[in-house]
Amino acid sequence: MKNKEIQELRIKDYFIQATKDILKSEGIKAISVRNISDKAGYSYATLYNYFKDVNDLIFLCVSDFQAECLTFVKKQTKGIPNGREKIKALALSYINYFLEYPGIFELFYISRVGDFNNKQSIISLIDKSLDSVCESDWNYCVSHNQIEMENLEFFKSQLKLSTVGLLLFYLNRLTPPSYSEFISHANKQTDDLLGLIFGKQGAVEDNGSKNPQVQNSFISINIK
Amino acid sequence: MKNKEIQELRIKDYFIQATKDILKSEGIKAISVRNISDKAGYSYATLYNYFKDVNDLIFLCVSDFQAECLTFVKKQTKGIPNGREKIKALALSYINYFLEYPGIFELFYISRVGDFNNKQSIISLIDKSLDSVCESDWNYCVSHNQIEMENLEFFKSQLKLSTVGLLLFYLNRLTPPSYSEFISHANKQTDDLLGLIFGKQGAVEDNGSKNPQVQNSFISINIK
DNA sequence: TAAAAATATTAACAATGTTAATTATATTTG
DNA sequence: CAAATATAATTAACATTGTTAATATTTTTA
Repeated sequence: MKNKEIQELRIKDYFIQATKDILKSEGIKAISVRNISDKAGYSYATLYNYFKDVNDLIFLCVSDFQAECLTFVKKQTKGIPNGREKIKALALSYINYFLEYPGIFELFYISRVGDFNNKQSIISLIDKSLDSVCESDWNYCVSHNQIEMENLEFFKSQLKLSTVGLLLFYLNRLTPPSYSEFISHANKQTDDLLGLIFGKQGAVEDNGSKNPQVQNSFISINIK
Repeated sequence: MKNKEIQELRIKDYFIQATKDILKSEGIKAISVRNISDKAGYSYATLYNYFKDVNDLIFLCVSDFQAECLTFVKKQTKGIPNGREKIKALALSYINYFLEYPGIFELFYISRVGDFNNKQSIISLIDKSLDSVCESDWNYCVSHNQIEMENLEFFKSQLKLSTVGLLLFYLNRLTPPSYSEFISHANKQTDDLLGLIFGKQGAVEDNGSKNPQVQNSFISINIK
């Protein structure tokens, strides 16, 4: 009975891959049972032999995307020294990831996908998404006495709300109305927040070229 | 030709009222052309004689709700002295409004409703929604030298991102997973943020009863 | 190879937004 | 007031959606 399981997992994966492809390229609006099944090479009803419904399937993509996001961000911020600058770079790079794949932002934060009854682990993954990206650097800052341990949870939460909020307003409401305005706003907002958090100690001047790597990374990405 | 216009406006309003009713009671998921038209007392196709499409109609509700929200918040925070405490109360009451009407939060911040081509004024209204609620108190704080003018835009933006972010995670992802946890988190997060913004000057102790009016207002509202 | 089990597909349903064709109503004109 | 016209409202129809039930096909087992 081992072959059965392997084959079943393989077929499930065809559907998952198809779903991921559509989410990354066209977003949730393009997701449909027939569309997914077409790409997977099966008839539409076959999907129901492997998944409870389409929401089930969609949620299975989250952990893959989170892993991909982590890789993306680590690569883009490689070489930046630990601490405040690194955290800023990580947050901005995190934003970059979702600018490149707005459909994944929808999946993580926007889409109301069925009921969340037995999806608690996925919900939790999403909630900790940015934290897990920044974790080691927050710890670095605490152990180097740059921030106080007792404030850590508040700081993490605030950075999360700010980062996701920025994306929400831009991707969902086109505020600010242009890409360049958004980039500049996200930069300033994140920098100012970290300035507040780190109490100006170790602050860098606001001359717009303080973080060339991340600045560049922003420029190198174009969204439609 | 004046009667024509009056009558047309009246009928349009039947549809708008029906749409508002559904949004407030059942949320966007319950919105449909046939549902709206039923409630308005017309056949489904009649809607298209008065509105380009259903998105057009939905967007027309935004300004009404914003006005209602403002009234709600002002009433709930009446008597709280100007300044930091008032701003906290306003933000928490703003949260209260959307806890009571999750469908309106969806409309304001979540729903991707058609293209935003000629909807710029509504987008802008949404963007300034919380600012307009807090405007006079921010000004009060600046004129009383509690915060610096040059930081004002950053502070406003941060409070907006934090407040909307809190609602997004709770209403959309059930994080934190219970109402009471959310209330306590929203309270602490908002208070801590304002602590950071106001640089601890005029801070109140974190004993959980510092703001009885707003605390009460939270308790008095129950969401399903 | 034939019967049984597992898997995949087509047919069908109800609900959706939207348009075209048709009917009912109101308004203008003789 | 009656006939012609313009306006408004409704029904019919279509394409698309998620999902289930009824079939058809393939694979496994005896």
